[in-house]
Amino acid sequence: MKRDVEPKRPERRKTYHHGDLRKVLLDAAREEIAAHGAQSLSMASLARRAGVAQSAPYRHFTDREALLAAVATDGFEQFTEVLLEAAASGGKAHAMRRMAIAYLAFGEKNVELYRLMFASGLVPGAAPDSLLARAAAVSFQPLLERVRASSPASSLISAHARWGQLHGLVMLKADGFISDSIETLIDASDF
Amino acid sequence: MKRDVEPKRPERRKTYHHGDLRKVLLDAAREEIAAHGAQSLSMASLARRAGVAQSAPYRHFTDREALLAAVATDGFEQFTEVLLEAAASGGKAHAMRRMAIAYLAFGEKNVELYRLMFASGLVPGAAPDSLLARAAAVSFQPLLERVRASSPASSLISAHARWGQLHGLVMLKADGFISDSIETLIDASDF
DNA sequence: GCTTCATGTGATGATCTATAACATTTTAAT
DNA sequence: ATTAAAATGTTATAGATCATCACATGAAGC
Repeated sequence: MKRDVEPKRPERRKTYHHGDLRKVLLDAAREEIAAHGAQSLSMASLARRAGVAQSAPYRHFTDREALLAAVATDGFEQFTEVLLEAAASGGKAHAMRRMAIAYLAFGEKNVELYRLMFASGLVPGAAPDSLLARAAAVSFQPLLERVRASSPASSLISAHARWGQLHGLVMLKADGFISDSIETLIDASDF
Repeated sequence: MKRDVEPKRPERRKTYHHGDLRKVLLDAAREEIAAHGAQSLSMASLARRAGVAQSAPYRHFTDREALLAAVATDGFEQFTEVLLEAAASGGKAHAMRRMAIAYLAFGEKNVELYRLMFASGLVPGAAPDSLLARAAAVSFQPLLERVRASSPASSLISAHARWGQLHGLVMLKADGFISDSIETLIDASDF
């Protein structure tokens, strides 16, 4: 509800067509989300920020939700990479711990993006074969692999439990309920 | 964004004053939130539903946010009760497990309310001595007590870790990422 | 070149939040 | 009781938002 200063509309374009509006919109959206959360993102302000008419963004995203989905999808891809890299960056013995740390770190660095990805209802509402749904599903694989490696029995449910731990810690921190450091939390959570 | 059928405005009041608008609004809000989530709640529709002018609710809640805070506060109170009762309803040996089950069950039964309480940013944004902030803080006590009873050392951080586990599971279920039963999850999470 | 498709523009309608000025009760003080 | 003040509702209104239409312009392909 707080209306921050709106950056002056960039000087009038010379060309009628913008050139790369879609990308510009996505970038602006990512910034705005990181800064103030997805809730405060409006199509109108994005349009102003890009210096186009309010209706222009709808040429690239059918919906406000579609735009958010695009950002979230991208987020899941980044997230997957981070997890994979953490798992691969050392001996197998501590792979899980490294992944856990990477998970929490990602959450901490990208609070609002993470919230959009996991707590906005976007994924459950998306079509099962949408880019978003797939990217989200893929994100879960690294964790599942790790759990499988150490306890093949009931690995799925164990992975869910692990996931729950990490997710809960990220969200509690994100929402200001706890403020312990990542290391502390990981140690107390027995990873 | 889907506009459900709006219930016909109740027949015109005989009295100028409504009688108990505040309570009616809160009840309607609770219903609407349970059914469609806090995001879709509008002051305007609440007013229509209660058969009063759009501006009337603002006599009882300064803000949309204030109304949500009231609902959330109430939620925390219910939640505290549920946890306390679970802890007290049997031997100390399994108190934690019972509490964990009660926690997840509450989350499952009150998905949207829980989301409002914990993942709406309401609490971290609230004044530290507000009703909401206090109710939220109190909610955490039962869990902390239990953890203290079993491991006095670093009990706070352990409690946070426990809390994270439960919170994560509730949210992952709420957001459709996992669908395991409560019992299964509890077992896999070693409570 | 000319046609067609993609992408921007302006205008518009339906909602919402929130506030202001005014109306009607209720309450509390004398 | 009388009356002034406090509560609580109403109407009207100012901004904003989302989303859609019809129309304009530019780019790409034939």
